[in-house]
Amino acid sequence: MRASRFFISTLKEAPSEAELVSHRLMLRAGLIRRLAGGVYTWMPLGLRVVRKVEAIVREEMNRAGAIELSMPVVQPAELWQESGRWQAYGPELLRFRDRHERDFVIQPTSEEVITDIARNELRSYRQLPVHFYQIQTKFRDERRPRFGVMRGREFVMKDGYSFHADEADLVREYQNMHATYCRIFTRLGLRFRPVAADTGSIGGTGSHEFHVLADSGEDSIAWCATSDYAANVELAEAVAPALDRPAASAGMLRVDTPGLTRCDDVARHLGIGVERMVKAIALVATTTPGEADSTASPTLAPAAETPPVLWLLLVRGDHTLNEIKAQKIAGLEAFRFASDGEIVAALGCRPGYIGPVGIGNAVRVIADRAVAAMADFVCGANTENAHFTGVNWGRDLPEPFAIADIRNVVAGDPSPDGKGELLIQRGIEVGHIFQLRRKYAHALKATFLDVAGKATAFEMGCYGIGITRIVAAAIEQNHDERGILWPDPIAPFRVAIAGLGYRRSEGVRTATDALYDQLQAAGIDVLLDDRDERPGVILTDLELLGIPHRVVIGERGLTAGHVEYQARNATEPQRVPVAETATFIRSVLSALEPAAPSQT
RNA sequence: CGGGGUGUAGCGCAGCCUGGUAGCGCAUCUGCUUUGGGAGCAGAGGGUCGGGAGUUCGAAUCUCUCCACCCCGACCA
Repeated sequence: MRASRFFISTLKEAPSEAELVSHRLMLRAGLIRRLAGGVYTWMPLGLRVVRKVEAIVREEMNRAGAIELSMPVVQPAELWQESGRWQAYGPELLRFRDRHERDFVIQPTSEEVITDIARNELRSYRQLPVHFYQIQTKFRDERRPRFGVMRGREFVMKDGYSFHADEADLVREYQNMHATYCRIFTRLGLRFRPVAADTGSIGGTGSHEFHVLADSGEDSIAWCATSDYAANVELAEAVAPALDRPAASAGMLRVDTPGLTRCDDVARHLGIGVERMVKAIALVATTTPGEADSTASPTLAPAAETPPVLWLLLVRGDHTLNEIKAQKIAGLEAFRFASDGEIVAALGCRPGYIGPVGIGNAVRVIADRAVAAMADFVCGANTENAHFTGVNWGRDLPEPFAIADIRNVVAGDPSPDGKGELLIQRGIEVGHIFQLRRKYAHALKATFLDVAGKATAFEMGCYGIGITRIVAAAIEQNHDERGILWPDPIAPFRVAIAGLGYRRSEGVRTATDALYDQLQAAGIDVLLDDRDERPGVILTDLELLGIPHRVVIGERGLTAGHVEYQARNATEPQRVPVAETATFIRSVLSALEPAAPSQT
């Protein structure tokens, strides 16, 4: 491609709306342009990257035995009503009406449509297993789109759905996909980690996420260096302390803590470690039993027990509440943080000094496992500017209503598999695989005839890869102060030739054109920068664009018989004799080719 | 959706507090010079100051309102 016939539009300064480095670089390099919140145009250069990511994903999915199809972006509401997601999905699902007043959605995923295909097309166990996938535009009306295409509302996803006669075969395909995803992200040139994950709103059982490792990632992952344990922090279990609760050794004492509302401050004031503190988080349940299930009969007698007005969740001063885990406590499936007014009403004290001592039955106390094993701890006294020290379970307050794992793991916690300690790392979720089981098959009555001729619901798996997010994640992981450093496999062009003075010097033009033709003939994806720009502009642009390999051809070098080659990630250029340039480039590139994946 | 912030030329910003001619840098166009690291000089074009309403002789500036966007929290590829 000649730059003069392509479209390169770089910016010296990034628009002020962009915060994240990948977002800024994508705007500066002219990969994307914003049209509306979370909605972006893929400019020619950016689209080339998207297409390369797609091609690798497609190749590996096909190799793994999946079959590509394409489902509509616009889908009728009826299917979504049938699955229950029309009600369950919430405002993230973009809905609209056509001219006939019929309801439609823009697909955020396609379980309904694929299950509809399956129930119409797959009649016999002899047709199973089958795995369909598509690479398609999705729309999710995110509460807060941000970071450019990293969390856009419109994005491109590879979504695959597999159908099986039984669970064992589903698990086989799940493992096949786990291996396939590892191959894909390896081929993309990304540093990544697969982790066990929460199944979230999609439901089902087994689930893994694939994270690109980057400090700017929105997720935290916990992993163990001495075993293969890795999980999203949302899910990672904080194991119960090894030691039993020690005996009380101090009496409970009220101490003045004027103005000290944070655990750190109180601990410092008392001269103790923050791990001796207990902090209380006040929650209010927003659904009462029965209310969550709209089909429940309104004539049922009210629950025997009146629900608590307030829940007090206790975690150690150096720990944080895990809200996903809290949601798993019976009665707290839907909660919100209590307002200051509700806290004062229930405890007679503003937040900052609240604690579990001396509270009524209307407040339900849930202790984290670590808190339940503490003795002589410090907590709020439910009186402003005061805390209790030397607090002990059973003596100073009743045992908690329940003990549960409700905190986030921290670095240094024991690994749940008992084989070492946990480390914490940030990641960007770029892939997710689920064992859906029969959720959609049941909802949509999708069955096949098994060996015995009996109608049986499909076992399903689903598998997603965020194509457009990968582009941003790759930049997040590979950039420097000058711009992007694309991994070779997804660079918009692999090689750039900078003909310095291309428009003025016939010698440069001849040498540059010759090399360009040779590389093109060798099937190399090459960009010839023949723009009528000064050398500085061309060189800085090419660095911003992140083309992995660059050949600079100038009159000065030609006179001496050489050109310069420099890898984008190298600090120094190297001289190459003019006549050997094409051969040299070919050998550099072939040395970087990964070994062809085995045809298994 | 709650909290905070920003909207002035394609991009980055000043002007607003204290009302009175809409400015700067980059980019763009023309000419000349320059040409291995974002050139110099000379000239030119480009604005409903986010929209609307109000106060005022007069509003980018003050008031109200709506909108858009960004950042922080609950969701997800």
